[in-house]
Amino acid sequence: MESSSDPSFFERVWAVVAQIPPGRVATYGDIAEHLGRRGAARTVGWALNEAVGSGLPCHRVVNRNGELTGRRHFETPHVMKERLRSEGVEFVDEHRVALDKHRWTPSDAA
DNA sequence: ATCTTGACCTCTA
DNA sequence: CTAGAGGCCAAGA
Repeated sequence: MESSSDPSFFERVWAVVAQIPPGRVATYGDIAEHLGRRGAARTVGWALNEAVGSGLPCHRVVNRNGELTGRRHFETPHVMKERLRSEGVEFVDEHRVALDKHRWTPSDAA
């Protein structure tokens, strides 16, 4: 097993995303910054790309604008919106969530 | 080590 | 709003 394995950046991202509670949204920058990599926001997104199909709530991860940048990677944008709405997330635009109301950060996790 | 790619962020025009 | 450019970082070939 793993006594002191080296969790790649990807696994750290997945771990954080997996901790995002329903009705909350996290941003790439916040996750990257929490991992100690401030400019690694793109790498975070890349990790999510691999996370598709891994059971990770990638739809809860949005950019600084609260916009679902990866809507083209999930499925249909429509499904995305409904899914987030189903969790209690409000939208301020067609593809924009109310970050001010549902902003979640790794530090918010227990 | 080098080059490319990637679901970003920010600025400027 | 769109378009172009720069910066930051990590993984893969």
